[in-house]
Amino acid sequence: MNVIPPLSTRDRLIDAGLELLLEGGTEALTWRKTAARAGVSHAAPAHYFSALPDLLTAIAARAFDRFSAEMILARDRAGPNPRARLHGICQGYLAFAATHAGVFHIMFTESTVNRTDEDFGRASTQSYLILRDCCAPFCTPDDREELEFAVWSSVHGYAMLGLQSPDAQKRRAISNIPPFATLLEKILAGRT
Amino acid sequence: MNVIPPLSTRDRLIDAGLELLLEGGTEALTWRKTAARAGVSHAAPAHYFSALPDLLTAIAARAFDRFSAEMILARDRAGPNPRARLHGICQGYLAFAATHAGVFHIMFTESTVNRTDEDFGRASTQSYLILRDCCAPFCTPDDREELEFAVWSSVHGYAMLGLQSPDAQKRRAISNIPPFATLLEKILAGRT
DNA sequence: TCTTTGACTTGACAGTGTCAAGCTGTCGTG
DNA sequence: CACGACAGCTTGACACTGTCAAGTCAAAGA
Repeated sequence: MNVIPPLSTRDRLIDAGLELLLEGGTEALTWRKTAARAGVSHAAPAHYFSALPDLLTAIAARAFDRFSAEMILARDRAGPNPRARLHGICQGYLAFAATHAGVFHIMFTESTVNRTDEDFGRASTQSYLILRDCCAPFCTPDDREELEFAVWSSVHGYAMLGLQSPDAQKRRAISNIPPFATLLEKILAGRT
Repeated sequence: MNVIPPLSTRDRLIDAGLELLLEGGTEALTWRKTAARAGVSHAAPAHYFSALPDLLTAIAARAFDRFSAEMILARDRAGPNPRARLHGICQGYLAFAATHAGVFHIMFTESTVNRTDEDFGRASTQSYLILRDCCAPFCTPDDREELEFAVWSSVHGYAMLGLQSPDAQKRRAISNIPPFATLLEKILAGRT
């Protein structure tokens, strides 16, 4: 019989933090609330994380795992055509940014997150590799990095500008994708 | 004889906040420290700003003014050639992001900033117009928005990825610009 | 002269991250 | 079995944060 091992306190803390972030955005995520949600005292997290940046880093790493999963889902839904798959990845990227703004913020722009952390690096690299795989059909070894970075910069900038846009209309529009799709086609121009 | 009018307390508060941001990044900027730096009591700012987001918004607006000034400087240094001027603008953009990460963060990604504020809108639109002017020589009325958004997204995404990059090497590299320049040329491909 | 008003201070409050000390059950060793 | 070590967690305190209520005080208006 398969028994689900009970989650460690550390895991529960990370999950609790991610939940708070999903529910109430950046402001809802605090050291003490995370502890309370995980059912431990306000100082318990200190046993697993040296300080707040450490906790944030672990949460961001777990968020990248979910991010990867959502991009893969969007890619696979797009079918077998390489162009459609790349568009799908980007759509997944933009949809995630639009839906989970607080999480996206922690992942990419929160300055206290330690981006040299091993787990964080593994998780974020994993996300990058998903993008890379979808760019591969359009690259030669020579211009691989260039295309990857062009796509990555564009979709990321697009998501950011969408998030900071004052009118919600525009914000919703970024997950409708048509305008970004034309930008992507520009980058892919001349490639098969 | 020209007398410089004494700065109002409100102006001193905004300047103080911007200074704190420039010196110590996002974490150094607090309501109370801003008040102290401006030489008033910790509750004085409440007379001019309803709450912290209000103050942050005003600081972000002033930051956009400086941002515009730096882009104009970079543009004018680039000489009269339209292509060189667009490259110059982008270089100014990336240099500002790399040098003043904390300020850049408040301007673009701090979620509590009120982006519907009138002053903020005026200041950020002004920055956008500088970019637009430099894109104009490469546009027809039909594809104006498309090119502007392509350039804007790319340079912004590029700056963001540079800021979040783990190794400082790469971070410095974003103001050296060669790799972004090739991306820009990709976007401009076929335009004169 | 009295009142009002704007600019600011003082003092308090709950909530924050962090640190120090103490408690408790488990485990390895004598 | 007894004892010490120790991980895991709690309690309590600290300085600091943003915010609010009340008070001070000088200038302006009636």
